[in-house]
Amino acid sequence: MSDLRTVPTLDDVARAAGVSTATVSRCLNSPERVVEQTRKRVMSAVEALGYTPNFGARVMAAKRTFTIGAIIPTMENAIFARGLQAFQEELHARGYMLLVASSAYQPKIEEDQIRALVARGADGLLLIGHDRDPAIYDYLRARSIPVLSAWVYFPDSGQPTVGFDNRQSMRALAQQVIDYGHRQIGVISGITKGNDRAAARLAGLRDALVANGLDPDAMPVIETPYEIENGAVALQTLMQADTRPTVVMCGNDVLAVGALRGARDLGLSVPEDVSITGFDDIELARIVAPQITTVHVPHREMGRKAAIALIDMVEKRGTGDTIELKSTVQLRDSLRDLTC
Amino acid sequence: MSDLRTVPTLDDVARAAGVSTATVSRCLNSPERVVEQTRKRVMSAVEALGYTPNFGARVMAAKRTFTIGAIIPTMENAIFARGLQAFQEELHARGYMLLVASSAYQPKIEEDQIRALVARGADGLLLIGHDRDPAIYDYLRARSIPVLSAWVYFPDSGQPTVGFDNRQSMRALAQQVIDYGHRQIGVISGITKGNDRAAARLAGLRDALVANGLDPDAMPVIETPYEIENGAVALQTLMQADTRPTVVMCGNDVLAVGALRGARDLGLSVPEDVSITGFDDIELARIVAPQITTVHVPHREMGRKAAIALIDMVEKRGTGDTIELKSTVQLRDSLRDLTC
DNA sequence: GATTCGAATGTAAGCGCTTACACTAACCTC
DNA sequence: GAGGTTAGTGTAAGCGCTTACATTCGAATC
Repeated sequence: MSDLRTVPTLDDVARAAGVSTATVSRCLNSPERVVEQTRKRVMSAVEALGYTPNFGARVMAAKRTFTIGAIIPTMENAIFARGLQAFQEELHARGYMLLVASSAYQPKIEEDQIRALVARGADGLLLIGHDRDPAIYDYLRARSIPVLSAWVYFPDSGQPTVGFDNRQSMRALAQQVIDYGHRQIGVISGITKGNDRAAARLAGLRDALVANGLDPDAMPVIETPYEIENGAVALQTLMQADTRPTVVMCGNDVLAVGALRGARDLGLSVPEDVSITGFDDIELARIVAPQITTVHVPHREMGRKAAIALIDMVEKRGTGDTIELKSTVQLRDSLRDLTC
Repeated sequence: MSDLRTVPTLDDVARAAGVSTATVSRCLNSPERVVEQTRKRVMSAVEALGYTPNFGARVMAAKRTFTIGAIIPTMENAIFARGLQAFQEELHARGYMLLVASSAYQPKIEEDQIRALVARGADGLLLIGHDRDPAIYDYLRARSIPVLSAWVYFPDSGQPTVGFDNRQSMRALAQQVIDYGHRQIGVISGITKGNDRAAARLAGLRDALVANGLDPDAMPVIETPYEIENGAVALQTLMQADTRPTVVMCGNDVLAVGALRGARDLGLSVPEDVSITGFDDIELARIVAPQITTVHVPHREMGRKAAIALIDMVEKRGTGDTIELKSTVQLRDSLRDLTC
């Protein structure tokens, strides 16, 4: 067992079972087309030799791999973890395998990863967000690789998306904040360049201000990568301004948790001295004290639906419709109601 | 650009450039063997046609993919995130690509993933932990796929490992706990079946008790999957016993954070009413209040060294030595010194 | 100027698999 | 029982690439 010198091929199995390679292939891929007796013989040869199909060859000949690729911006924090896990579970249940790569929020790397995944035979791709170089969409179309953009809802994009409306969601949260009497709003946003979700959230925030007769240009905004530490630093910067914000709204929960720590380091208490809000409702938001007011996103549902939709596209059952999921404002202790 | 009907092949490029396929192939793989003038001609044909090599074919013919596969038990929490990120960064810097799959802590799924990754042409594999069916190691050996086991240090295993000694590390932490005067120790462990790290940590805990003349069998142990919620539930169970533990030691930080919340829900304050310890020192451990006493693990260093070692193995430079990293006890507020 | 040599390129044989098509029996149908 | 089906299997043509080996040709050598 432990000194196999060489890997068995279809040919070896065929020879061992006394049939043609075609029959072996059929046994593996469409067993119902082979009579039971033959199949048994073949299968025991497969077993005996410890045969496993060579994937490269298979891909080349059949052009199907039952592999789905996903490229997420980061693995470092949990933003995508839950959704991706659900995505993977659903894929697994349907006989597909998931391959993940991460792009570190860099479009160039993402492109590399897309090509790499396609080259490795991915039948379909899950990408996060929607904005990217049109050339990459052409590339995928030329190869008939279905792509689904998740974490965004963007019905008119021409690309299927599954997710929620980042802009509306943030607007709703901001409306709540304003209804609570906050007028001095500070913002810690993710980097908006090359990140349509971050940009949409920021835009939603501005929408809310405008709708309430506030001046969006007067609002201090710090853009910084999604890392806890950055949130802490940014909060301290915001609190050093002449007119201190009464609330700091963050582009996601990671930044919000950082902001919370930043406040604590400054000796400020939340929400008494300053309120903080997040976005995503990842586990972190409920672990810290005070728990963070945020926008709840149905991560698992999104992952599951993405898997179903993408497989439909791959198997040519679906045309790749856009699916909208509903997010909800999740009120918790980190946001103070100033009207009380 | 957007209506390419078909994907260009090597042949197309060769025809366009007026050279043979061999020359095109050489341009791509060992440019120094082609004279400059020809190379330029070929390259502009490549550019013009938007050619990208077909991976399946390449794998089949060359048997090299510059792809490394990694299988981690879970993506849901951050235990492996940081290390994996560093692993990926190092791979990327050296021209390799990372493909990740997750096994949900199930050996059967892990085996599937291993086969899938190998089939997809992975040049090498990073696995977490060391214990698994010997047949799978045979399978990999037969295909000459180097494997590196990470997150463990296990010099006599015959397999290269890069990581730290889970048993010793936990023993050191437990020693500290005992030195602080704790005698009633409750334990929330990960599931030890099929998880050598969890088992080793628990064993290390027992070692410390024995070394200090305490009875390890008297120690209440709850095994539960690594999820925050489970930590909370387990803590409540432990605190309902007749003799309440003065400290609850957890198999990792995720459980510890859960335990912390469980304590809070019970109206207990940490560390006054009960101390809590974790393991791994993920970001979470410093975010919660009180911050958690834990075992610090050099995640990024581990990821980076794993990448270097694995590439060495793939490129036949290294024999796959075992690399030990040092963990350190990280004292924080969640552990109370009873001797003061 | 004939010979040698080596660098640049071409030729063609696989790599391991799938599948269209061809073939062979066995079984119906009238 | 001739002709027509049909189910089961075999034959062989690729899939797109790499690379050992063959060929060519200009420069160097004597």
